[in-house]
Amino acid sequence: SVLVGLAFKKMSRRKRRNFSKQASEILNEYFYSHLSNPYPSEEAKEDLARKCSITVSQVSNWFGNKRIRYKKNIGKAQEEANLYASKKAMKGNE
Amino acid sequence: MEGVSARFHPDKDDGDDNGVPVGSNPLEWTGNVTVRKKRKPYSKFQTLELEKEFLFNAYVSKQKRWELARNLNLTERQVKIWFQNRRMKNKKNSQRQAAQQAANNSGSHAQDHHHGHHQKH
DNA sequence: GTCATTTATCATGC
DNA sequence: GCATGATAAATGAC
Repeated sequence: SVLVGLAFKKMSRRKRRNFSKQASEILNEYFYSHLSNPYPSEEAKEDLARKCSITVSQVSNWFGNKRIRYKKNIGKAQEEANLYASKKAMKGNE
Repeated sequence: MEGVSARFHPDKDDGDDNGVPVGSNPLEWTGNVTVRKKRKPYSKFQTLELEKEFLFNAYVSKQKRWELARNLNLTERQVKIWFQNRRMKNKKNSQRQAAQQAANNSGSHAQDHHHGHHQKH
């Protein structure tokens, strides 16, 4: 019944700012600790977004880019990143 | 030829579980390449004509779809998908605006930003 | 139909 | 000069 988004269209300027260092850290930790299934649920996305101070869309973008770019590198420095986060991912064990 | 069948479901295993018990598959999600057409950006003309039609109505009829496809050298499938993606884009933009306005109202307010971006067609 | 996603391309940061 | 975030085509699930 009501329409709103239909009178503007001049916003397409694609500006981009890098995420904070710790935000990338949080995202990478989640990614590598869920390497077997790096598909966070909507709830998990909201949680990550909150912790990283970004939007859920940005979280989705990050995981989308991360997945495709990880695939293209299997067998590279990615293994090293794997080790790095695998340890940190270890929940309070031992 | 898009009849190539393939499927994948990222398994909605949410929460925080991930142990993936028993001899699970390491990187199962990496191996699932559906043969798809290479993404090809549309020309300025094609995009403009599509957007023009989108202003009239976000949903295009079969007839219109056929006409657009013919005039723009696109398949009906491409036209259909273009409108779908465009609706999603519109929705996303609407949500973004709402979110920003909400942030301005209940947020710490003050200061109005000037974008001052001039545009020339 | 919507909608998460894959993939390539784009625009920017540094 | 690539790394990185956002967007544009294209697919598939539902």
